[in-house]
Amino acid sequence: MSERSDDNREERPRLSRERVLRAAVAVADAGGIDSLTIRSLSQSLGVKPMSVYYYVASKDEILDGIVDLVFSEIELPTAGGEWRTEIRRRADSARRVLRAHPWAIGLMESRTSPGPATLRHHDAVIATLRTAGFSPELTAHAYALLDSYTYGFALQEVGLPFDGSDTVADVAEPIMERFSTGEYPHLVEMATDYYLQPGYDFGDEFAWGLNLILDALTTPAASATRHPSADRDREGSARQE
Amino acid sequence: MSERSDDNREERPRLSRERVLRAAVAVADAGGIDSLTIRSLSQSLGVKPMSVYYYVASKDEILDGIVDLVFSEIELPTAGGEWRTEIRRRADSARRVLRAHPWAIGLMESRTSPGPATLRHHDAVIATLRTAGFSPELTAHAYALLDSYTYGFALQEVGLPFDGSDTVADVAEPIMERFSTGEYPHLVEMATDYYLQPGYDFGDEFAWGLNLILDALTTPAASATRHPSADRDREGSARQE
DNA sequence: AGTGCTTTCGTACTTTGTACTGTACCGTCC
DNA sequence: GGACGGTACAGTACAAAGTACGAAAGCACT
Repeated sequence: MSERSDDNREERPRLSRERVLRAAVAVADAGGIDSLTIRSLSQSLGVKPMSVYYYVASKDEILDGIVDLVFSEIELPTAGGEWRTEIRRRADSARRVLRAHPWAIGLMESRTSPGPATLRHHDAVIATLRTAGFSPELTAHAYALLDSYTYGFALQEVGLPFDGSDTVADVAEPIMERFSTGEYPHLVEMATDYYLQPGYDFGDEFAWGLNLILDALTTPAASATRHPSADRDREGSARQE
Repeated sequence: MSERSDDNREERPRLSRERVLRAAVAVADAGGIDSLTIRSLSQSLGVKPMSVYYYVASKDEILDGIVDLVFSEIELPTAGGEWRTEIRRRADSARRVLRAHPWAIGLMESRTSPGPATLRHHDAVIATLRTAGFSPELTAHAYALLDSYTYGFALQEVGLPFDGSDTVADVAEPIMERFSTGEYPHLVEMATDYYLQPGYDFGDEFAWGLNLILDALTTPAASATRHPSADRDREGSARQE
């Protein structure tokens, strides 16, 4: 896009809303969401601060925009495919994406107006479940459950002090030492006996829980519009695998 | 500089770290986390801005502190009781607390150093599960699952545009109209046929999903250290029982 | 009275978001 | 062809934010 036409002077638009938002994501990825200021953003774009305001109305709009941009990175499930596979694929993708952009989760809380990618995403998941034969009611239940789990897991993951480079041990060890076995005995026991064992990866828990949820959703008890109140332990009937 | 001040000024400590943090929670509850500034906080305490810095080192420390304060509001499960009841109680409590302090979820992402209340909380939950006979492995699985679900649900709940005062319909209706049935057919269908029906309360989904998880955890398949059936599996994971 | 500790306040510096204004270039219409 | 408006940036400026620095005011000892 260099030798377009015209003369020596180049006045092609350097910016665009798209480019502004992508740059904002890059800045946030690199230095955290706090490092994303209008000035740092504009500098990464090679323009002066106020120039970005030609493409976005406010910083809040940038924040809304990058949340939606992150959502657009999540793989959509394909309606019609084997629903467990599709749902698992999108859940895995969501987790991966949210790990790549940890700041996005914190933003989700404050941004209440969903963007187009977010809506498209919801639509695709609903379509997958409905096409697989879920009733509207069960779809609502399942969607709330799956999304809660996925986002919640991501939330916990980014809340962990380490960032994937090392195992839990490297960071947890010094913390654990401080209250050796006095104050939080069970926590310390679990940590030393399990979390801090070599090879443990918290991320692996994701698949375990997701499988449990998917299996439970295929159970007759789930389809049978369970009621939250009265059923405690009348179970054992719910197995088929 | 100025001549003098009041003579009968009593100089007993008006503040304390505790009071500062509680006031910070109150300010955040009232006007959102953005409204919590050193100046607004100090004003609500009746002192000048810099005075609060005698009790906290920085605003970040305040944020860490109020997150832990919120955690301390969550009911602890009692180890030894019927574990489903205890876990349900603490999950319900967590959801209630996080709804009362919606800003806390957004903070959890950025605050990586857990406070004493947070640790005590973890300890109590682990104790409950272990006492109920869960193996360390299953405890880890179950805890990750339950926490992910609980926080994730809360995250979704506070992300909703309405704040509990009204039904979903009031806020979703105008949004839905904009793309009547064109772009997001399944989403619109679900919304009109289900979410927007009178009497629907998203919060009710919480109990449904929680029951499904609790039931699934009592299933033999869960206890039997399930493996991601059709997934890439890690080698060397501890297996016992 | 002097010394030191605790608690609060005043001042000032820096970084932030952004309102207002300016400017260079383009195309369009009379 | 000249006035006009639109486009895409830049410059200046200000208010609000966090907070470093240190003074001041009271108390508790000597």
